[in-house]
Amino acid sequence: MNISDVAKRTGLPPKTIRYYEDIGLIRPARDTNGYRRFQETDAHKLAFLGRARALGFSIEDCRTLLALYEDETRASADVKRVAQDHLKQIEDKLAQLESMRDTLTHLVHECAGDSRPDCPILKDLARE
Amino acid sequence: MNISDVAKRTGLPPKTIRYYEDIGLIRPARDTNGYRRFQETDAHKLAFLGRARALGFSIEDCRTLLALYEDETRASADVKRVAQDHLKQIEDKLAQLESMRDTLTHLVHECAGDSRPDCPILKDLARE
DNA sequence: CCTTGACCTTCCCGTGACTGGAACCTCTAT
DNA sequence: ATAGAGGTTCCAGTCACGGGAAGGTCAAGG
Repeated sequence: MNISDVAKRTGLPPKTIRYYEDIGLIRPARDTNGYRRFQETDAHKLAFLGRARALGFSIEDCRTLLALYEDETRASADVKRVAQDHLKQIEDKLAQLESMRDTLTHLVHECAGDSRPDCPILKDLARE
Repeated sequence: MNISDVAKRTGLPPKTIRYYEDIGLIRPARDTNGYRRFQETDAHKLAFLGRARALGFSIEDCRTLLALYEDETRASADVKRVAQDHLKQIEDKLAQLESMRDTLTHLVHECAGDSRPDCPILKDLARE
């Protein structure tokens, strides 16, 4: 498979796939013409990475998860810890965004949104 | 006021304040020795920026909001539009993070987290 | 007067995870 | 022979700063 084939199969852009090789997440073989030649295992790894990224794991987490995946002697506790730490980060981020959303929803609701200059949003930001 | 004074008052790091000058959000005066000399209006603008950033507005949004704040002839509708667009972005991001959280919560719950290699988290990522 | 230490300045590099674009090579079909 | 679709590498830019180097300035103490 060439890069565009595996890109279609995994949903990852070719640029991203090249980047993942650059940082050592995958090591596709090369044809004599220099083209990357992807095996099934490469496609599988890329799909794995795509799903891990879709769950918001960082590249470094992905590297760890991939290594654990390939390690038959792993402890599931190690996987769980990575996932739990990441979940914690997401929950923190959620709390922060919810707080922003609540404040903004309130402010937007207060603002007339007409042609007059008087605006509670700006008043709040300026703490007038 | 020197930069560290206004940093204390606004809660923004000196680095951030210099950066805001760099990109033209503020224009503090200079003393003969080259030090920035902050007026009340500068401190006020920086506090405004700090609060807008805390609500998650991008720097470009902050630039727009600051310009609207200083424009006595603004229409509150223009402010409201910026805030509503931003609110929409936050709500989209929240939905995305909530989806990640739900999936991760489920997976973490399924995983024994012991010394055995069997792991539903990896199974899910690999779509085995 | 000299030194010390805190403060200030500019400048450059690094962050995360790519994306866009340039310049160039290779394959396939006409 | 050529056109077009693919592939390659490399460089720069994104966003909003933060770290750190190299050097100038200021106030206090000896």
